[in-house]
Amino acid sequence: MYTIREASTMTGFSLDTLRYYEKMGLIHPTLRKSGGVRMYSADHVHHMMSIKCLKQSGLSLEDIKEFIADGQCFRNKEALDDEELKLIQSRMSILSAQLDRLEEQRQALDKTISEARTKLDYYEQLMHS
Amino acid sequence: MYTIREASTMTGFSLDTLRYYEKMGLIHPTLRKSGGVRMYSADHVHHMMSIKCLKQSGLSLEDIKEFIADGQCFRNKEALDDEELKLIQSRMSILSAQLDRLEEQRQALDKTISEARTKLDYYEQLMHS
DNA sequence: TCTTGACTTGGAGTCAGCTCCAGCGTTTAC
DNA sequence: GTAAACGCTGGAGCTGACTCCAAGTCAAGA
Repeated sequence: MYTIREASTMTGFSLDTLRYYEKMGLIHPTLRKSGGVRMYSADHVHHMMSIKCLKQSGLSLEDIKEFIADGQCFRNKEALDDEELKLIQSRMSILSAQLDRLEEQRQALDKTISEARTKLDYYEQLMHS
Repeated sequence: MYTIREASTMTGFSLDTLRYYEKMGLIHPTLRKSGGVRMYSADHVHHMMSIKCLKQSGLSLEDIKEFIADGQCFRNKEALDDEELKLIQSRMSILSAQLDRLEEQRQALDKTISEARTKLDYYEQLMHS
């Protein structure tokens, strides 16, 4: 188990940011020591790392919340009832919309990276001429 | 030549955003009609499209400003004086720092995309079982 | 027991990036 | 000649994502 400070140094998020993410519903520290002190498990830290990755790929906190909102559900089921079917369909449409946006973003990013390389090459050549 | 409204519909930026980008130093409409009305050339619109792409790849306006701050310089020069050398070196270090960040971001993005696909596949399977 | 240090909360402040608005100036159509 | 449509400016307001702060709780050490 880790304190918020340890989690902070492990993940690179500030103390305030971790508490903020909790308030926003991205992280749920289950245990509290006396005095209400938060304790995080290794799983929590792992989860934070995922959030870090999602953030770095440019998703908003709202998007991240949607993205990670399905850890538990529907495992080992034989049949699905109407409720579950609707839930899955809604999750799928959210996810595929996100996927579309991410792929567009990837195209833009690739273009930007190759442009940056071109510029750098140009300067490189200029220096050694 | 295009009015700001035409440029807006062509690029998808709002009127206010285009004016804001001008104030921030990202766009420089050279001509003004009487009454101070902005006129944009095809080149301007093209430039806006570049900005759009840079934005979509996740750069901040400040980053974009740095990224595009070299359209003109140092073409067809045989020798470079000290001033120019320093300028080029500073541009190179900015660009390569940006490139590093962009490549990190690309890795994160790839990971996120493949995770999204995995999730979608999982739901897909669930539906057809 | 008292102090020190790490943690808590709620709320205010900050910054980027817009977005909206009031009040004004042109141009165009009737 | 006047009303509608479009544009201008300066400044206020808004959202997202933090960041900072004051006042309080708790545990451990001198």
